[in-house]
Amino acid sequence: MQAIAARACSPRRPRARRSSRTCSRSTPSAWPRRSRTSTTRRSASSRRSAASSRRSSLHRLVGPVARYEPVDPQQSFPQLEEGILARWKEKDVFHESMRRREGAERFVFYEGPPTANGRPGSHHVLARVFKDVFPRYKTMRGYFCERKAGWDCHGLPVELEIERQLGISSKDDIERYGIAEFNAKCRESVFTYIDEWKALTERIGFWIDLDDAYATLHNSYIESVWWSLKEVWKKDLLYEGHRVVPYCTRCGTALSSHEVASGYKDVEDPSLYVRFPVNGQDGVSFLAWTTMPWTLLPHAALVVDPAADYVRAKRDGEEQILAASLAERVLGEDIEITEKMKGEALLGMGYEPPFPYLPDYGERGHTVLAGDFVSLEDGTGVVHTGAAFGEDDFRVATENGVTIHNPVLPDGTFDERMGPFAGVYVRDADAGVIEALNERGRVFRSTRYEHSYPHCWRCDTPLIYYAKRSWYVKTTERRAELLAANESVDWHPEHIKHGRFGKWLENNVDWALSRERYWGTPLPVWRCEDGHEHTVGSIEELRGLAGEVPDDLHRPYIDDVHWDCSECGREMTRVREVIDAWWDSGSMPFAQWHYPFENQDAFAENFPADYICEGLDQTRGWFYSQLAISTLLFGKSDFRTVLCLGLILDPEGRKMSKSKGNVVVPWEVIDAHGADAFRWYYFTSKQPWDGYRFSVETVGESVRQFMLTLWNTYAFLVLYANAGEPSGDGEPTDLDRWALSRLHATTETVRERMDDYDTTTAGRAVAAFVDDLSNWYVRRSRRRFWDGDRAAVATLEECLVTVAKLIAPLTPFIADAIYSNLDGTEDSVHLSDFPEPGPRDEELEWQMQVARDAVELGHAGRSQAQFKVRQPLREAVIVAAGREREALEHFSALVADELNVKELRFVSEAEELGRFELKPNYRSLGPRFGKHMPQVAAAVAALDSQRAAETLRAGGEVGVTIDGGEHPLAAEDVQLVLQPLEGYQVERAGTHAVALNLELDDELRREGLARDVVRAVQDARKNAGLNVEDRIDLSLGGDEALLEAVRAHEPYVVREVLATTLSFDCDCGGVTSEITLEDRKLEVSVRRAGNP
RNA sequence: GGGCGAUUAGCUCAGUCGGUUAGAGCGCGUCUCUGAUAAGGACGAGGUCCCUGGUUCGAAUCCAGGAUCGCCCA
Repeated sequence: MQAIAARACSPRRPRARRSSRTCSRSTPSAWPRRSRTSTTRRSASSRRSAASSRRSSLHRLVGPVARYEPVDPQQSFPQLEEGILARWKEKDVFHESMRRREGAERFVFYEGPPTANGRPGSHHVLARVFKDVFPRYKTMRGYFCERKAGWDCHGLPVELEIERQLGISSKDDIERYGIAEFNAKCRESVFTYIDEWKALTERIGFWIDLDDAYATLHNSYIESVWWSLKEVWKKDLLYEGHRVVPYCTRCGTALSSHEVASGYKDVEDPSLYVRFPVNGQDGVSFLAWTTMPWTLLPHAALVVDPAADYVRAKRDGEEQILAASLAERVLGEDIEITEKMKGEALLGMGYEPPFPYLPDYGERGHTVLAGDFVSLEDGTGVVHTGAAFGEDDFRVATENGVTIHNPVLPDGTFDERMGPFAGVYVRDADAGVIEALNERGRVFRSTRYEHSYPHCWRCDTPLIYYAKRSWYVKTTERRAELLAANESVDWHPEHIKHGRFGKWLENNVDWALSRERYWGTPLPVWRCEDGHEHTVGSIEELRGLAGEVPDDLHRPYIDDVHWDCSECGREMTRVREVIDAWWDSGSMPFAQWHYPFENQDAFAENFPADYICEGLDQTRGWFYSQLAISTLLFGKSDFRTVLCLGLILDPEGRKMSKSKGNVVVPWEVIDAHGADAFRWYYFTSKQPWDGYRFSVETVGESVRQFMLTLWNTYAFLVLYANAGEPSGDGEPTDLDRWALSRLHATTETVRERMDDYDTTTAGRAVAAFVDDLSNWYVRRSRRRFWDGDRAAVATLEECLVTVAKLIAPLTPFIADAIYSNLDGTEDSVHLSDFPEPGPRDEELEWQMQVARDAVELGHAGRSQAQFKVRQPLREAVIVAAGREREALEHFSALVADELNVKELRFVSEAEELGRFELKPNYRSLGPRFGKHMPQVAAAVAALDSQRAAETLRAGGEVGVTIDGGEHPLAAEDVQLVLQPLEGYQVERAGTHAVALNLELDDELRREGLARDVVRAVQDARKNAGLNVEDRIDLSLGGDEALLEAVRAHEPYVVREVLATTLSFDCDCGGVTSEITLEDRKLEVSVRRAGNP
C-alpha cells in the first residue's frame, strides 16, 4: 500500500453540504443575524446568536471563521419569506424606508380602493404587487412616497349580498325590514374579509399603510364628497333630468353606463313583424319590427328615415309599406312594387294603433314621425316606438310634441291603464301581446331572434330602458376639458389613451349620479314642496340650517333632517337618492384627507398622483370617475401615469370564475412557491396588460428559472467565502471585469425600464444577467473559489449585492435575504439606494461573446463527433480573423479549458477548413440599389470570393458592374460566409469556425480514462454516503488499461478524490462496487480514511 | 352593429428602423457535464409567423379586406 500525503487535498474544500442543510433547515435563518452596528463584515465577537453557536462545531472542522450566515441550497422560499416578514415588522422597515426620505421630492401614489366584502383573489394580487413595485423603486431612487390604503364601502353589490343573506329580494322587503337595520348589516358586511385582505396584503409584501386607511363610509369621507357635489352644483353642473335610463326592475334603480357595460349577454327574444293599417286605405299597412312586443301596449308612434327609399309592396292581395332595401328580405321575392317614395312622403300619415288602452298621445301621436336613428340593416325601416322606452324614441317623441306616457311601474309591471295587462311584468306580457295581435290579424310574422342584450350586472335581470327622473352631472359640458386632461396622462399601454379611454370620453354622456337605493353616500340635496332646492356642502352648513345633524350621515337618519325653506317657509326634505359609488371612489384624492375641511397641506402635496394602477376594466370605472371629478373640480387630471392590468385567465384562456371552479386562490400559490415567485411571475412573464394564463404550476416555472439560479449562485458564494482564508492579490481578471461590465449594463437597463414602468423588460434583463453569472462566470471560476481567490469572491459578492438591490422592488424577500447576509450596511435592502450604473467595457463584453460562441461551436463539434468532453483532445483549429481572432486569443485559455483541448490553433484563412462565400449585405446595399438588388446579389455571387475577401480585409474595395455602371463595394457591403469542405468536423457560424482534431494518442486516451476513473470514484464516494470533505482510502482493481491510466495520472486522481491512500489490490475493506467504463471493468473500493 | 387589442413551435412568450437562415424558456427524444445547483451544455424533432390581397428589390414587421378570440360600447 502506498501512502500519499494528505496535504495534496485542497485545504479549502467547502464544508459538508449536508451539515449546512441540517442546521438551516430545521430553523430557517431567513434573516441573517448580524451586528446592527457593524458596517462591513461581521466580526466573530459580534455574533451572538443560536446560529453562531450551532456553527461552532463546523468551524472547528473547517478552521477559519465564517464571514456569512450559512445558506441552505434547498431553502424553502415560503419559509424564508415568513422570517423576512417578521424581521420587517420587528424593525418597522416599511416606515423606516419612508422616514429616510422625509423632505425629499414626493412620488405620489393613489390606492384605488378595493371592497373587502369578498375574498381577495389572484387578480387582486396582480393589482397589489404592481401597486407596490413602483413606490418601492421610487423610494430607493430617493423619493418620498406615502402609501395610504383605502376601502370602497358603498354600493349595490354590498346591498345585494345582504339581501341574499336575509333571503329578501326587493326594495319593499328592505323597507319592511327597516333601512336602519339593513344599512347596519351593510356596514358590518363591508369588512367581512378585512382580516384576510390585510393578511394577504402583508404576505405578498405590499407595503401600504393599512392602519391609516380611508374608508368611503366614514362621515369625514362623506362630508368631502358632499363638498365636491356642492362645488359641482355651484357650477350649475348638477341637475335632475327626465331621461331614458337603463333600469333594473328587480333592484329598482337605474344603472350607470359603466354598470350596463358589464352585463351584456346573448339571449333569444321574440322577433315580431306587426301590421299598422293605414287610415282610410283598406288592405294597406305599415310593417314594423320589434324584439320587445310588450312595448306595443304603450305604442306611441312610427318612425321612418325621411331620406331613405320606401315602397308599397303587394303580395297575396295586401300591401305593405316598408324600406325598399328590406322589402325582399322581409316579404320574399314574390312581390309587386306598386309605388316608390321617400320616407319624407310618409310623414304625418295616420294609422290604427295596435292596442286601445292609451289612446291619447297628443296631436302627433299614432302618426309617422321622422327619426335619424332608423336602421336599414335589419327590421323593416319602419320603427315602432313606445316613446318612453328608448333614448332615441324619447328624443324624437319629445321633439315632435308627442305626449310621453309611462305605464310601467318601478317594479316592472304595467299599471292599471293597461287593461288586462295591468299588474303583469313587462317581459311576461310578450306572449299575451302576440296572441292578442294575432287574434286581430295584426301579426305578419312571429319568430325568435338572438342578440346581445344588457342585463343587470349583479342580479342578472334583463334591463329595460325606461324614462324616469334621475340626477345627473353635466359632464358633457366639460368634454373638451376632459379630453385635454386625458392628453396629460401617460398611459400604459399607450393605446388606451386615444383608443378605449379617449373614445369613451369623446362619446361622453352626462353622468347618471343617483341611485334609488339605501347603502350609499346620501345625495345632499334638500327640496321643499314648492320645488326650491338646496345642496348641502358640509356638516357645518347642515347644522346651521337644520340645527341637528345625526351621528351617522347615512340613511335613514339623514332623511329625518328638515328645515324651513328660506324662500317659501315650507319644509325642506332630502331627496331620497344615494349616489353612484363610483363618485365615492373617484373622490379619493381629496376625500381621503377630508379635504377641504382639514389637511389642506397633505392634499396639496399629494395632488396629482404620479402613479396609479388598476385593472383594465377600470377604464370606465375608477379611471374615468377620478379624471371626471378632478377635471370638474380642479381643471386637470389627478394622475400622471396609469398602468392598466389585464385579466387573469385559467390555462385554457377562460376567465376565472367561481361557477367554473377554475379560480386559483392566492394562498395556494404562496404556500407552494412563495410571494416572490408570485410577484416575479406577474412582473416578468409578459406585458401585464395582455392578461395572464395562470396556474400554480406556471408560477413554479418562474421560481425554477430565476430564483433557484440566483439562490444557488448565492449559496455557492457563501459556501466558499466561508470556507477558508482569502488568497490572491485581489486583482480582477478579465472574467471578473466582464461580469462587472455585464452588471453595469444590466443596471442601466433596469433603471431605464423601471423609469418607464416596465417591469417585464427590467426583470428579464436581471434574469439574463443572473444566468450569465451562474452558468458562465461561476462555472468558469470554480477553481478560483475553491482557492479562496479574493478577486473572484469580491466580484461575485458585488454582483449579487447589486442584483439584490436591483430586484428589491420586484422580489423584496429574496433580495433582502441576500443583501442582508452579503452586505448588511443597512438593516434592509429596502433602506438602501438603487444602484448607479458603473463603467462598461463593451469591447470586453463583445470579446467574451465571441469566445462563448466559439465554445458553443466546439461543443457542437464534439457532440457531432460523439467525443465526450471528458476526453481531452490535442487541438482545436479556429478560423477567425481581425477583431474576432483578437477576442479569441484573448480568451484562448478559457476556450481551451472549456473545450478540454490541449491547445488552440488559429488560422486566418479558410483553405484548411473550407472556403469563403460572399453574400450581399442587404441592409446596407438595399437602400442604395433598390430594385437592382437581384442584379447586385448575382454580381456579388460571381466575384472570386477568396480574392475579394483578401482585398476587402485589407481595407480595399471591389467593384461590381450593374446596368453598365461600375459600383464599389466596401467590406461592410458584403458578408463572408464560411462554407465548410466535405469530410471535416467543422462547426461554423458566419465568419468563424471551430474544427476539432480528433486524433487520439495513448497519452490523451490515458488522460481521458483517468478522468473516467475519477468520475467513477466520485460516484462511489457519494454512494458510500461520504461527506465531501472526507478523506478516503481508495483501492482499485479490474481492467489493466484503466489501472495503467490511473498510475500515469496518480497525483491528479488522488487530489481529485481526496484519497489518503491508494492501492491496486482492491481490498481495503471498504464498500466495493463494480463499474463498467466503455466495456472495461473497474472495481472501486472506498473507505473513510482513519477508520480501519 | 361600432371601437380597442390579440393571433409567431405542443405550451408560455421574444422578435429593434422592413433586410433574405424567425428565436428563447418549458415540455419531448438522444447524448453529455457535474462534489454549488431542484441545475448546466450539445444535438434533434416541432413553424402556412391566422387567412387573402396589396405596397416594396425584399414583409412576421407597412397598408386594405376577412377569420377567430378577448375586452369595451350600442
